Amino acid sequence: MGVNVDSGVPLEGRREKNKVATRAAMTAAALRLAREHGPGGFTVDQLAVEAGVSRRTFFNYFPSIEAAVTLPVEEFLEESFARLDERSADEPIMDAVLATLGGDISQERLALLCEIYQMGADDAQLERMQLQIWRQAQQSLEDGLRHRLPESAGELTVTALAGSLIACAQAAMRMAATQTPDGEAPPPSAFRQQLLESLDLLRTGFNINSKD
Amino acid sequence: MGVNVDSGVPLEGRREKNKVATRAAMTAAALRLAREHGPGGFTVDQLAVEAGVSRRTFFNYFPSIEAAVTLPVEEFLEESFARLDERSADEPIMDAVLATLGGDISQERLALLCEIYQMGADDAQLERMQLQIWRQAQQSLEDGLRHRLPESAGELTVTALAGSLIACAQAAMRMAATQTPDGEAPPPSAFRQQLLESLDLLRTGFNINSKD
DNA sequence: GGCAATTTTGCATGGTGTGCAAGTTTAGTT
DNA sequence: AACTAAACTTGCACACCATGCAAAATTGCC
Repeated sequence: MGVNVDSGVPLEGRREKNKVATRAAMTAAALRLAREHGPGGFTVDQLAVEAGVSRRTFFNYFPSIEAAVTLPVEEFLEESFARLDERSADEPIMDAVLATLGGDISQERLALLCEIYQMGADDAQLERMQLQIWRQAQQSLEDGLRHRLPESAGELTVTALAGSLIACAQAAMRMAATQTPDGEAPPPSAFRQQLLESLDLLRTGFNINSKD
Repeated sequence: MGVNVDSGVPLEGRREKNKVATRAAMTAAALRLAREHGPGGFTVDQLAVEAGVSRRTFFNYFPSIEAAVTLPVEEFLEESFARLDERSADEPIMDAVLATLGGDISQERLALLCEIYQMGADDAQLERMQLQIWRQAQQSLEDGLRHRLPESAGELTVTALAGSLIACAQAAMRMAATQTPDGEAPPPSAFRQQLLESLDLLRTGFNINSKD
């Protein structure tokens, strides 16, 4: 009856695959149009034509153009933090974050994430969308942290730490993105390096004590 | 000819005051409706009627309902970080942030900020709007940090530190908000205390070394 | 091949956000 | 007080967004 777009459960094999493909096609079309006309420089009708579906079908999959454009970001963060749950709770948090967010990522994929990140500068809606996605990631991280921190850690600690970790990840992503004016792809190792650096800063309280 | 809504410069006295009052009336109306029908539970037309202006005039002041609702948040953060610029660059950053964000704030105003923060849970657009406002605050903080950090500090340090500081402030705000289920107003001293705590956590690298 | 569930699509509808031009108010001038 | 120029408000038009609904097309399965 309804369009079971977000079942989350990959139980069904055939139809599920089609939907994933359709969704990917829409995102691809959205990115193509965003590159050509700028984010916010095209309408849903154009996007629907480009993706080869009806306008109505697009809205069955996404509530807005921005949601289509940012799908890769959402997927990346969700995958990353899903991997974090699979890790030992004994492992230091920062190591775990470094391993999951900074883990295997193709140069192609990183370049895409940077490109989308950069587009946020040209379109407020797109920027807000991405902020919300990172916020969801923080939420997921907070849930994970509650199992990893000692009992003595209160809700404030969980929230502040999760927020700071996300801030470091965003900082690393931003660095990677700004080092990518256009076309040029930053090596994943560079992103990983920035992430490591920012986490080290966080670990040491940003060297507040060392007066230079 | 054009409607000079956001001149930023308070040079003019008479007209400027009227505009501020009009804007405040719209925000008040928006908050009233949000309280009664929930955020996202009313239209711009209703808001315009409630504020006693035409629909078109509303859009002269705000680009969306969410922007009207979140005006107090925007003002609070802008005021706070403006005060930060007036402080000595020698002062430790965290002290400065604590003094400006945690500085004089009436219980009434804090309660309002908490209320708006809470509304974000019921409305995605409103949540995104607030995230963007905090993002602007981070931007402003980054600009301030460049003058305060030693030369050796790179862009990554600036971004990661600013993001972490903002994350701590958000954590404190969230704690204050969740301790305010409804109606009950949290004392500003509690918010200040949470802010102090979270900044201490940040300063010490979240006690990563103490295994408890 | 046929059937049931799922998905796509068109249509209608109510809401958003902005350009434009005409009207109204306001501050300052004589 | 009357005048004027600038600033503000308003109505209207218009393109676009987002969703409910029901018919039509597709798909998976026996």
